[in-house]
Amino acid sequence: MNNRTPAARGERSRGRRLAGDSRGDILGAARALFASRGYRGTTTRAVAERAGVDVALIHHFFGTKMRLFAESLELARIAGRLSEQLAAPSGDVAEGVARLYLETLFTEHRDTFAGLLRTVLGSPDDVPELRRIMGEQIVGVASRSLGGPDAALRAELVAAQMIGILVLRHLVGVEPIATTSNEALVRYLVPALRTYLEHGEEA
Amino acid sequence: MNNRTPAARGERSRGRRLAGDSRGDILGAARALFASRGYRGTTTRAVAERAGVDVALIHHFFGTKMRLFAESLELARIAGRLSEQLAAPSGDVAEGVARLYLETLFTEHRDTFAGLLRTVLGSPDDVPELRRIMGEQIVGVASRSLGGPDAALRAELVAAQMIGILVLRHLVGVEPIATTSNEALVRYLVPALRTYLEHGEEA
DNA sequence: GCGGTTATTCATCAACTGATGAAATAGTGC
DNA sequence: GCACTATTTCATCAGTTGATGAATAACCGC
Repeated sequence: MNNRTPAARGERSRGRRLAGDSRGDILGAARALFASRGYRGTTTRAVAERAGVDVALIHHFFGTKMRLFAESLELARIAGRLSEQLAAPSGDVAEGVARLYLETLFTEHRDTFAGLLRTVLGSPDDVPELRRIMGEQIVGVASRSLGGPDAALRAELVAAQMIGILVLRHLVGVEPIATTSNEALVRYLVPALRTYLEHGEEA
Repeated sequence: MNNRTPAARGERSRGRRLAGDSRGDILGAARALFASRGYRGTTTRAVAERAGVDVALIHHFFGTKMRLFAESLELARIAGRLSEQLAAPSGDVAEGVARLYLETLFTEHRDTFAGLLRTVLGSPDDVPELRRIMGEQIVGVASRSLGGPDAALRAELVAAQMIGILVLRHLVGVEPIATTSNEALVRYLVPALRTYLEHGEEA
């Protein structure tokens, strides 16, 4: 009764398994956990368990926890999406920026941003270069579509407004902003963002 | 040559020391480390070393790391200061709120807020009640001085703007906002905050 | 159907972490 | 100057964490 292979007997055993995307499963589990617990709060064992895989497999594919984190961010994909959105000429700049953050960055790529923020804020010493990434990727988004005096500062005020919303709405979960629709938020945001974005055109 | 006391010989030894405020030193070290590394990123050993004290002394005074964290926040002192500031009738509400955050919360109590934010974002499971504290203390500050429709939401948009500034300016350290003066920030902030604060009085 | 490559698990390590109990020392009341 | 108490260090523990090396199993070219 022991002549069949371990896999055929349904046991959990060593060796190659059939047709599973373990590497992808690990990346997905890592993304979710880094997003909800940050870098330090996420253990490789938790990632492995969520992915239904042994811990050692993580190191087999990614080497270190840090490289797993870096790969789970997919910043390249995000950067591409952003420049794409910014290239298209929009009617109202303030509304365009607000929707860019709310409807793209904070939904489709929410895990990436949450993980990045939680990690940068939670363990600054481990990842010194993440500050630079954050400055360029997140803040740079608004900066590029802006002119006039103090352009960088005004862009950062816009980014600060949106990052604060990300924190309160998605990371901390404070009511009522956590359950307010994007439409309602845009309505309130546009006049405020406009004071930053149009400041340079007065004089 | 061994007849004097260990302390008299300048050695590091057990037993009570003269006239030092070890408890206060521990609290100060904890506040600084929690602010710069968050709850999880701060080890009791690091606190002890910074305070020039053995690890066991921390547990002698505070029991657990969590209670040390809670005590290091001094939220009571902050809450008192806030209601005090809010009670005084100010001319321009928007400017008053901006200055309240920039000149009081983000300077005098920066370590407390940084530690709170870093901890809430970095290790959400460890401190479930901190979300509530944050909602009440930080966001509530602006909320109380507000009326009209969507008062809570508008207050949170103000808080979001200021929290985003705290993150970019003090926690991540992005330029140029990190080295911009409070005066310059207030100049840009007032018109934007006004759109939130005065929204309720139109209709 | 054989040999090499890749995927997967198991067993284990060394470092670190929060925490505890006991011992030693100095100040305090009397 | 003696008992008492508060402060301080030392030695140590048990649990967790990231990481490694060897063993095993399935797939691929041929």
